[in-house]
Amino acid sequence: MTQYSHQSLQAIWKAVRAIPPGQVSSYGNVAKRAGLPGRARLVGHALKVAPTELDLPWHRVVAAGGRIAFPQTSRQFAEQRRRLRSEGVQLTRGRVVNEAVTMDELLWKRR
DNA sequence: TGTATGACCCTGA
DNA sequence: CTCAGGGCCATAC
Repeated sequence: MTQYSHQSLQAIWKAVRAIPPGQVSSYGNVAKRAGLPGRARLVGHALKVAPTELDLPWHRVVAAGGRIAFPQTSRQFAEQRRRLRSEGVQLTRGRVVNEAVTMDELLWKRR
């Protein structure tokens, strides 16, 4: 573990913490806001290894186009969907409904 | 020291 | 909608 990668994880966790309740952001977007453009995969990794004590709002991070990144059959899929709905985020077929989300420019850029 | 695998993304066909 | 292909790179084996 290098000092550098450690700093990257910190930056990512900070960016995730900055997502307001009721809003979602994508892996790629979080990477950008953490100053790590193009490193969406690292965001997934960062969430996976995040200490539980941080209590991050990981459920607000979704894949491109608003899709939940977990398999629909997984426990985590159900948990993420439950958490998002409890914050008022509408979902259909494992996908966030755009109107329910406060605009997040890059995530919804594709008309 | 290589290869494989991911809580990913994007473009093009 | 699906599929392929290229980018990304920390970890696991």
